[in-house]
Amino acid sequence: MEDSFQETDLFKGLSVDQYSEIIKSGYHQTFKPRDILFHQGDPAEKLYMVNTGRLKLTKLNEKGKEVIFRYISAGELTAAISSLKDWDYPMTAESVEASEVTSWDKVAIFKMIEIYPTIALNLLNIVLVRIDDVQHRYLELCTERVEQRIARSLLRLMRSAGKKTPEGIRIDLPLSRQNIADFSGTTLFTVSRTLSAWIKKDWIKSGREKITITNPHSLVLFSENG
Amino acid sequence: MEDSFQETDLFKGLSVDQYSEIIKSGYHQTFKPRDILFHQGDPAEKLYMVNTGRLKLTKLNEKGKEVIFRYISAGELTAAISSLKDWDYPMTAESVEASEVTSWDKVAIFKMIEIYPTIALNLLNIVLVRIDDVQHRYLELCTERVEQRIARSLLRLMRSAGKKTPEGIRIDLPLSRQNIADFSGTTLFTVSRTLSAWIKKDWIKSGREKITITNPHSLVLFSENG
DNA sequence: CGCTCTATTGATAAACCTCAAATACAGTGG
DNA sequence: CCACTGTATTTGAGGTTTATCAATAGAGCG
Repeated sequence: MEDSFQETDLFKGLSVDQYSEIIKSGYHQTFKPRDILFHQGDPAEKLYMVNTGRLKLTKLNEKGKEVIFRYISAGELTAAISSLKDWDYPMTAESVEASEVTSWDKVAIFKMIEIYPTIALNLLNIVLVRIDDVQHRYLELCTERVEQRIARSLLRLMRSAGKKTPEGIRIDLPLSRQNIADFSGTTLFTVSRTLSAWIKKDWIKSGREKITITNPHSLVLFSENG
Repeated sequence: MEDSFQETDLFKGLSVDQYSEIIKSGYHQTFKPRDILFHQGDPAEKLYMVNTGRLKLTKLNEKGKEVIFRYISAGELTAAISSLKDWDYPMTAESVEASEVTSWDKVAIFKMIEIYPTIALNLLNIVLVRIDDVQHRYLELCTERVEQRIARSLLRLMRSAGKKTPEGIRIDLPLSRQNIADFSGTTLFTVSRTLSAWIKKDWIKSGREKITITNPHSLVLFSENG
């Protein structure tokens, strides 16, 4: 489990021993693809950290339309916000592949912070980075056209879940056209058309729920200039 | 200055004396309408709190299109994020009316927190509420049509800057069609057309840069159901 | 092989933006 | 008080973008 240590921000500044101790104190669970960790609207109980695998964080509007906020992987947190404040979960967290997760309840977190105050600062940092990210996305959604946003989405996913392959960088999670649409604020039809065009241009390759970016450079250029 | 005490979250839990002490230790400035407190991209130096007046917080994209994130008024903070982290300001803050502002630099804030640790928690709370707000807005932008978003914008502004008048609730800041557009993710023309329709329906009244909501109930219904 | 879920593609329509032109308004200085 | 100037606003026409709907094809699984 120590191999995810480097990727973890929450416990930055702690020794490996202290880290192991904390991890051991958490509650461990495994999830299969499509398992739900928690539902938007449920009373928040715990803060989760991903050890292996990936989670999809989504929000539904009143009419049931889904928006994907983030995909998170090893070392990343979710429900940090709500678990500390006794709020309801503002989102749904769903496992998209076999995942191992460690969680702590509010009491445990406050105890941790008391012993290692640096954790509170790390937590603040994490939240600050996240707010900056959402604000960026909000700006993009306001000012950019669909195709540009799709490009940005693919690049974002590439950075957070990209695996090098001989053909290019593969996005290493099951990703349907619908998922990309929900992540970009558009429809699956528009995504399908757009990706078809990019396949013709040899920017990407794609099979069912799989995307490989074969020409990241072109995609970056396009994402920045339309 | 004590009259803004009730509205302030950052210093919640402190006595009036402690609060006065802290306010006194800050750096005080006044701004005229259209004055810029700080620019997006400048290195962040201070955390600002509004005493009187209002600020407009905006972000520009690369092509110069402006998006308004929030209008803030007495007791509210800005640059909390960046000032603590030595980041650049991620937004521009502009005074929209005569405003009095208190600010503290990073050193002062950390000193404050050391003396009154509750401030750190309050700060975390403020950031958490804000992230929740941005995420809500993001969801709305993804899933709702323009007119609905305009309705939500007016209601949001009504809640944060509404003044009761015999005619209805007036939004108490200079607010052009362009401003509403930048706040709703649309264009001034669409805003103008939409407001014209609502004026005909007697939901609102409007003069140059002034809006009064005469029928909040209809507007709320519309904002929720389209 | 049949079933289910995903993806493609075309036709159509709706939503919204862009541009142009005219009008209304507030403030300023004579 | 009035004309002048610079914005803000309105409205229409026309075009672009994107969503919607329908039909078909493809992929994976038991």
